[in-house]
Amino acid sequence: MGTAERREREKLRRRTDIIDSAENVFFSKGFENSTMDDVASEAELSKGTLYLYFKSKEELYLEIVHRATKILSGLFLEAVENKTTGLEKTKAIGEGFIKFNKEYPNYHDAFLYHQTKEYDEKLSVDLESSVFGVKKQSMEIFVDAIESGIKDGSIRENLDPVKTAVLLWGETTGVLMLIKYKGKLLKQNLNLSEEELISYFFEFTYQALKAN
Amino acid sequence: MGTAERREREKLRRRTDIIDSAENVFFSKGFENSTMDDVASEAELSKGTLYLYFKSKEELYLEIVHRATKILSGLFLEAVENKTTGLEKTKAIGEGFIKFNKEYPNYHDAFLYHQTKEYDEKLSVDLESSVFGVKKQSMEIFVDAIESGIKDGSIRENLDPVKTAVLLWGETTGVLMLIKYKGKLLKQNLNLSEEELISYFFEFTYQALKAN
DNA sequence: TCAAATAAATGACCGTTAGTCACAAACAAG
DNA sequence: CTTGTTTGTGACTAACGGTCATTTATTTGA
Repeated sequence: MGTAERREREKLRRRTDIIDSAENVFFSKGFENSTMDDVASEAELSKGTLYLYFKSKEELYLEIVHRATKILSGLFLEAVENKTTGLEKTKAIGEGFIKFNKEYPNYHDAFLYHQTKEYDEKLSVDLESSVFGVKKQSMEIFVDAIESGIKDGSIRENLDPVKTAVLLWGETTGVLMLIKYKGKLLKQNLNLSEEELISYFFEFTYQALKAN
Repeated sequence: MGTAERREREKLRRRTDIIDSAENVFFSKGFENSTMDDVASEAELSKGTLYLYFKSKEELYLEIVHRATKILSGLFLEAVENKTTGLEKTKAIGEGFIKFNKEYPNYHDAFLYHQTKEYDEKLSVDLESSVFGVKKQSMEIFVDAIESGIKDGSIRENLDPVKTAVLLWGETTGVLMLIKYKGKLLKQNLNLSEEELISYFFEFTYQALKAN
């Protein structure tokens, strides 16, 4: 009798449906401007039901961050494929970041948002650590790329792979945040476009990484 | 008859008092966890009065961001004093950022918070542009330092002063945010301390800037 | 087939809080 | 002292995240 299994599947399906609905609502109105009633009506459920599946609005958002993080991790994996030198891999990871920004702007926003959140013990520990796990995976891809670059001589040998990966992670996030939140001001006041700044960032960092 | 002038002074004084009270409350409980009633009671005024002086809670916070930005700008000015080469000036500005973080952590938090906010047309245009003006000043100090470094030969000549300043601004903010929000995780999982990452950042950037 | 048991869903309700507004107090001017 | 103006008040409103007693749907087993 597969009743229990079917119910389990349906429960999971409903969970996914709710996350999908939340995504639609949050992405179109923004997290702060969205209400749980909005999400409920999008999901064609009552508000109370949402709380049967998720602890809070924050946690629902964290599910979206989870998806975002998985996408980014996938882009990293894809990026390092078929690259020969470690330096090229590292650069490709940076480009993966940019691709994430361009092709999944909403997920990227969610990702940036989460980047500016302290660990919240009120949220599901499972979910938080799952998100963290995916991030760690991405970081490992990054570290491996740098490590291989040092070994194959394409990256300066006096760099520390872990520190460098963390540093580039922080720098990249910072630059993308600057563009997201202050991009208009940069354009208006300094006549500096997103693309210019990004390519300048790449060039600058490339020079700092490469051997010789 | 100096009545009008006196009233003007008193009004300004009250404004300042309210910002001071808001600062105390926000810094001790955090912006999100503070209520306007908290601020009112700290200022020994009714809530309604707060709204005579400020449009919203956000705007009150922006006043604190304004203070923060002025402090940072002052630190930048102080930093470049008595430095000979442009490269040294640039490094000193970076150290000014760190000093800001260490000696004015609350203001630094306010500053970072504002960094992740889009321009909000609901807030006072005057205040927003005033904050922006101070930021622009800081940026100019930064640009000047790099420019002078290129001229005196301490910084690579093929760098663009404006782009470099913007880039370093974004990178530094990103790294400091990473430390603020994910510092514990870095320590726990990678055994990487704040200080290590910061000094690594400095070294990495120094190498990327310096001539030769 | 049906009644009891269990699970899922509901929406009225609660507490909190940013922001408002009709009224009151304080003060200045004539 | 009266009138007009500025400043201050706090009860009130609207909005929203979250809860819970109750209802509805589904499963079970006799």
